[in-house]
Amino acid sequence: MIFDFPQLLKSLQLKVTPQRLAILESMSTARTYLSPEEVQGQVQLRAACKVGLPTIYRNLEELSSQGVISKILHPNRQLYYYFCANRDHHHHFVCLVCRTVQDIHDCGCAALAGQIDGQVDVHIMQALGTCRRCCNQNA
Amino acid sequence: MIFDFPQLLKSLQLKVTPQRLAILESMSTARTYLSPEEVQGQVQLRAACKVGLPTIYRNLEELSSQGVISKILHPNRQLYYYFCANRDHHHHFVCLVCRTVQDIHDCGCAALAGQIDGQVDVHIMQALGTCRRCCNQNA
DNA sequence: CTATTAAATCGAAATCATTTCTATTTAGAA
DNA sequence: TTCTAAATAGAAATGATTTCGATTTAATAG
Repeated sequence: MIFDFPQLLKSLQLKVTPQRLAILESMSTARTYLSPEEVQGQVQLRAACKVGLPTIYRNLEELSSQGVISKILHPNRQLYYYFCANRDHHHHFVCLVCRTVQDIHDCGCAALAGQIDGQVDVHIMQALGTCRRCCNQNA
Repeated sequence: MIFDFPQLLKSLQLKVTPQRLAILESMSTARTYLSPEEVQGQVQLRAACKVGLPTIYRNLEELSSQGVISKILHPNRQLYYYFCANRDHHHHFVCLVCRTVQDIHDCGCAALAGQIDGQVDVHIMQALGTCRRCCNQNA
């Protein structure tokens, strides 16, 4: 899949800067979720320009709040980010060994509304564990 | 409901200290989720002894990992804790306005296993929003 | 193509929740 | 009562994340 990142940024009313493009490209080719520092590392590799950590943080947060990338809540409390081409509502299963991500399509959230006396604005749902490949390698 | 906290602590192989009892009592009477600092505040009120923040953190984490209290992942990234008498597997809806908590009994996690190519060790699920009372007050 | 300006970036410094460290105290077993 | 491992206190450190002010730059208009 090819993404037109300049176009994407414009549609989000964000300026098309080399830093942003490098971040998006790094995210979109990563096969695992990445910490902001790791994103910086990837960006350095592919961009001539240097990108400071605050810029990385700012953009990851911006892109995440716009729904372009997703946040992973790791048990170690650090934030990780993952670029997911799937634009529908869904959640993730993350392998804590190899960091790969699988989509969860049916999160059962439809059942939520009926159980709650109030209005649900967000729901966080995430499964953590070990993917089959990593399970087998340990055995 | 009355809890025998000394007994509970013994069953967890933890020493029965005044600090722990004060933390458990504060948590069990709170009607909302509390930050560690707030727990400290509550504890000061009811305990003669002073309790340092590191002690609060250590015990909240210990009790949480033993399943006695639950952790709330707030969007502001701070950790909050909540004492929940319900010992069964369940999740929480938290009102971001008044901080009250409602149990979610059916999280739909049964559907998870089938969708994932691997082994799910933990699943985090949490609904955030506004409870009915707070919805009405805004209107 | 140049001028303009709001947005974005940089690097250094600050923030602040959380954790670590060390000395001291204490609960609970012998 | 004595002993010992566990727990606590308080101070200090940690480290991910944010803020700040100065500088640069993308994008628009002339």
